[in-house]
Amino acid sequence: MNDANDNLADSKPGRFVDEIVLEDLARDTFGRPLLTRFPPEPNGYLHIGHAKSICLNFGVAALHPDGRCNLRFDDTNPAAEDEEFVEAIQEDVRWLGFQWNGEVKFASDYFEQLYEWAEKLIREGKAYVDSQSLEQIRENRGNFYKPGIPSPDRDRSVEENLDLFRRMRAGEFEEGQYVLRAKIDMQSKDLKLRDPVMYRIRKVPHHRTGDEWCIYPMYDWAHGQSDAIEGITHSICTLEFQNHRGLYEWFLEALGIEKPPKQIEFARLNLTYTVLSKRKLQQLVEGGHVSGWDDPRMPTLAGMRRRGVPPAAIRNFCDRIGVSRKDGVVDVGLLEHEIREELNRTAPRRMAVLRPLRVVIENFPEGEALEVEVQNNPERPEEGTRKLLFTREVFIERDDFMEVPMKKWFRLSPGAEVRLRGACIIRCNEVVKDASGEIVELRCTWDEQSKGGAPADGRKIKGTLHWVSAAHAVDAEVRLYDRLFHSENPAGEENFLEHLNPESLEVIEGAKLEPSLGELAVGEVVQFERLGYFARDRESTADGRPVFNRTITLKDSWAKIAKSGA
RNA sequence: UCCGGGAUCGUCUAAUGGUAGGACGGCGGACUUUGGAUCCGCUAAUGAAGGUUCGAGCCCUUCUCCCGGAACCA
Repeated sequence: MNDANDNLADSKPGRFVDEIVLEDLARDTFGRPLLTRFPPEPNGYLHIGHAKSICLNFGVAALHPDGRCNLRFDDTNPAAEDEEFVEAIQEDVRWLGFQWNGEVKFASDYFEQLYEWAEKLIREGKAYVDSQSLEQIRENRGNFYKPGIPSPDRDRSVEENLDLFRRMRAGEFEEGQYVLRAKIDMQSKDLKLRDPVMYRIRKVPHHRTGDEWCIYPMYDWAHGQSDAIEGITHSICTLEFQNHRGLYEWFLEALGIEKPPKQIEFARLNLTYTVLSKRKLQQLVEGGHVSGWDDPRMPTLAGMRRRGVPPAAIRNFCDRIGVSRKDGVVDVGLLEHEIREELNRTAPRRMAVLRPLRVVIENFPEGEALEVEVQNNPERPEEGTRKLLFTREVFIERDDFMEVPMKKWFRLSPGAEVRLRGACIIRCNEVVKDASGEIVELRCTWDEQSKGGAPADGRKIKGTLHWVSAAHAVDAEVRLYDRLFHSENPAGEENFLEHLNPESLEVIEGAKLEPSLGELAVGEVVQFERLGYFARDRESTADGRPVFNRTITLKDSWAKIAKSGA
């Protein structure tokens, strides 16, 4: 290090948005405090892609003392939206660790103001009621290479427009009969400026305004104006809205809004082995490919929460990937890394055997128990220790025994010695099989001088296994989750559903847990030593067994050795 | 053929005219009562061609490739 700044500039990726904000604040572009907003449409559950936007919007605001971020529901399409999502979204934002400015906002709160502004534009000759059909409007809009053709209604009088628009609101017309359009420029190279639709008639009750309205504003008409009403300074959205910026600015200008909000676009998140489009996620749910929006395999915040992913891991991930205008695909391994990193710091260690193999310690007295003390988290000694009972019969992982060991195999095999974590050293003397040749039990002896796991003579014991006392074990169901897709880019496949990973869920019925896990609270995450991180699920099986979801495995360097050796 | 964006290690991202750096991954090693963690090392990039400059990833020109745009969705 030849420069202390090297450490400061360090590893945190930049956010170009921060620089824009800094500049605007320096020259007081807006004459009001920094205000961003997170504007979900309440028509689905939030996912990891939304988390990027949330972290950005709230994060930018948090960088400045007067900075705030609103939560505003963009609820302008009653046909798609539902109260169910309004609740869920708020819960997800809070869970992620953010607090919005004041009350929750709704675009529907501004319907009246929007309506008045629309009349104002009509009076100024900047909007008109069009009676063309949807098809005609589309046809007359032209295309990338062909200019549009003005609607026959384009020069309707202000009086007639006002009358028609008021009657639209009053419900005198059928859906599709009329729309209100902004009168801009049918020749514009920016197709969004070819007289965009502002209002359509929809005789559908709205989740908040009920039957009060039968005309609803389009996104472009509602969004920028909602920003203006709230005093938003920086309206941060994803790249696909770049094409809307001209229109966003046109409306604000036409209304004479002073110091209008500034729209800034960034690249939305894409993740390998993951789909993030609302429609595809919905297909997964409705097609029964997952158990619901909060299935632990879903990239939804609800799913990740249930899986055991800590919110801090998601926040750190969002910091890590940075924010730019370049669309790319983030390796899901980076998310997994952040999850492991966070959980390694915070998750208490426990022992659990997924696929039990009975081990009988022949020289250990029947009916007796040896009390051993193990650390709750070697990473954080301050979290103390707990007591475990070691007995004559214990379970170890079937995967930890190999009758004919491979090279570099440090675990148990006939004649070999291993340590049972925190307890003692055992040697395998005999393999007991059933009639079909399957191994049913191991007969072992223990080294009485190795209580706690340390050999009295200091000999090296390379393998350490986790174990559970057979007499004290709690039975559990454990759900092992893996990536939902085996295609790196499922969204890019002809039919993404054909690329579902058939092994994304494996249910283990007969897992054996150390006793303390029987009482773990729902949602708590622990490390099953040597296996991975597991969260207690809200579902329990009929017989009252606890259910655990695997959040993520530990890194498994043995898997690599075994693979290369094979 | 139009308009708007974007191109830096395999991936994400810094460097804002002055030594192309970090993270993830991969590879190798040390250590280890989790084959975990930790630590160390290595690997690997400026889309192309010209130009300006003492000096270009950065500025200019041309080209190439990628993404978005022709909803009464957001």
